[in-house]
Amino acid sequence: MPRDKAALSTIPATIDVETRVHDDHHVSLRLWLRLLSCTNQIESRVRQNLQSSFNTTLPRFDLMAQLERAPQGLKMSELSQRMMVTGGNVTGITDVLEKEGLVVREVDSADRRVFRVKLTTEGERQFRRMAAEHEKWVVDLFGAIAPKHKKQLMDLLGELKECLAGLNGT
Amino acid sequence: MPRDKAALSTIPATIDVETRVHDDHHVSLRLWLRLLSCTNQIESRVRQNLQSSFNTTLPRFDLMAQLERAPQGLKMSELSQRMMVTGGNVTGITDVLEKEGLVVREVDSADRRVFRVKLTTEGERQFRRMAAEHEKWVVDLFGAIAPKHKKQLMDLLGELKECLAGLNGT
DNA sequence: GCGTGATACTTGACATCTCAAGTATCTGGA
DNA sequence: TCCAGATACTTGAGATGTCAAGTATCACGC
Repeated sequence: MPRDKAALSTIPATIDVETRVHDDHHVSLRLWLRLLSCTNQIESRVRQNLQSSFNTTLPRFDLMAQLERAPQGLKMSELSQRMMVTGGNVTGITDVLEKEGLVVREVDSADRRVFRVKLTTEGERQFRRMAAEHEKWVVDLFGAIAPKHKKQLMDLLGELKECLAGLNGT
Repeated sequence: MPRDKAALSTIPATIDVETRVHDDHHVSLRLWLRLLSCTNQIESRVRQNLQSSFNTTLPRFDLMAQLERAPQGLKMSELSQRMMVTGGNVTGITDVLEKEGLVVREVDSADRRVFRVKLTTEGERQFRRMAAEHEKWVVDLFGAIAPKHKKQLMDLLGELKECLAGLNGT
């Protein structure tokens, strides 16, 4: 993969989404845009690394990661929930991975509507190789943050997550 | 827009991406996945609201938001930077908005390679209507977070953003 | 048994998005 | 002047993503 050429169409991250905000805007809006900005930057880097190092994509990696944690396999609907994408999307990604021999759909004898998706041996092998690199990238990206600050971030984001979940039933 | 039917294909957010992590995984990895989880949830809600309330999409709203802050107009490349997407993408979204009469491409007399994209009067009118609602949604989503915690989050995310920017030149 | 509704998954239309190649224009020297 | 490299934008292929409708199966009450 030609990294030099790719860099030409890559997004320069000098000025970003957050510049849209004026100081007089609401704190929540500023916070949201900053959150989005951070996530986008990290996600973009991880995606580029997956592409250049393993010629794969984030959603494919994500699906395999979910399966790696579930040796008994996962239903399509469970994958959909965990990946936070719609079912139709999971169908497409699973199709590709199945065609590449990295996952299999096994029919559930108890309920013939259900597929249990599992990693193949080859899929497992490939995922482990990728996961090790992936963790390194992420550790590097957060490397300059003090451990104490990481914990604070974890806690605050945990609180946010709780709030968001709480708004679900309403 | 039939909200009831739409809900059927909507993502149930009970178990999410973060469940992939075991306790023995690296703190940075857990932090990253939690960050991603929060952002995805908020983004998903905002997108759904934009769709059901204004029949528009997040990227369209984002492009207009950038323009609203720049009355003199923005070059395609500037839009690309600020929206953190590639140039080809901006071309497509601008095409649609131009066709709908919400933005215009004006040729730059000083450099004929450049387009200055501006909001039309109608575009400005529509955006203001959407922006007011949008801010309400975001304020509601963060409503249950204490102001003090919001400030802490802002600061910590600011630190993270600095770190990420610092890794750019390397 | 037999419908009726719920559930699991797939499909197709459409909108983003990236990447890399293509076109047009500008800029700075030989 | 003229051309080689940079810059601005567009294009086209391919991957993701949503939504809503379609198909198959299950579950439950009659």
